[in-house]
Amino acid sequence: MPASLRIATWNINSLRLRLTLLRELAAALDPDVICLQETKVPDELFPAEAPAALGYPHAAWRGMKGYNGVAIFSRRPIVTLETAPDWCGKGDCRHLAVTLDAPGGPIELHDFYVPAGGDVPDRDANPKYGHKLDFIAETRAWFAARSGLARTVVVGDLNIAPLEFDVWNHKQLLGVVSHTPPETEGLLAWQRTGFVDAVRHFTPEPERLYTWWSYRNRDWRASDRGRRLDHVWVTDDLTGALRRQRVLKEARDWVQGSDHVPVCVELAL
DNA sequence: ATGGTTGAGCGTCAA
Repeated sequence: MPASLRIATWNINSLRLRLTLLRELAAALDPDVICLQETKVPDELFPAEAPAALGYPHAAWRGMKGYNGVAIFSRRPIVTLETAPDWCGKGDCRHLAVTLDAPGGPIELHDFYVPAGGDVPDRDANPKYGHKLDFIAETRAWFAARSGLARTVVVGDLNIAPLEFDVWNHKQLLGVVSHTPPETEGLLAWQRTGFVDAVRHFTPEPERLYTWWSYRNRDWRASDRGRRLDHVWVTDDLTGALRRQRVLKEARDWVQGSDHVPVCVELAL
């Protein structure tokens, strides 16, 4: 009798500011694991008692001052993995990997916050764009070199909407950072190192699916200029265990909410 | 052509 495991991911855009919204996330999705990005809190200021108070006694975090930062809250025991490289040698707190004590055996879980890449899609004019492309090339190569990759889950704000129906206007966004061909091709090449897009597994194109709507719109729902930047991937061996996905669109209306909404995938293990 | 908004933390920078 397989047991369910729900893994949620959310770009919280400041953990300290939106700590109370995690209660709403937990109530809405009842996840076993919550992976966060853009926590924007240095480790020494992390509210260490918060995960357990929410019902997640096992937690890990990697943060810095002002920007970036990732964290994992879990109901099940986790062990932080230190085997991954410091991507692009920047030490910028964009990745946290753990071994998760899951039904049927451990799962390797990776929480990523891929660089946003700035505004100009040209690596010479804009080093942030080059950093983004280099980052996903490194992650791709690292996973490609892992022989026997299995029971592994990659989640996070990957800051790329890879498919035509992951954006509100494909043609218009081909020149906009997050949907340019070098980014989408790079992300899909990373995915092809052994992963299935667990969300599109249930909701294939041409259905449109977004997880982020800019703050810079008067009415995000009316204009609906969204992009699918947040992802859950599982290795091929877990495809048969996939049960459902949820994109918690209502979270975009939470009081003082993030510009990203949580995404959750349920597995039967 | 550019604006529009938000967060960290106090300058603007990053998104």
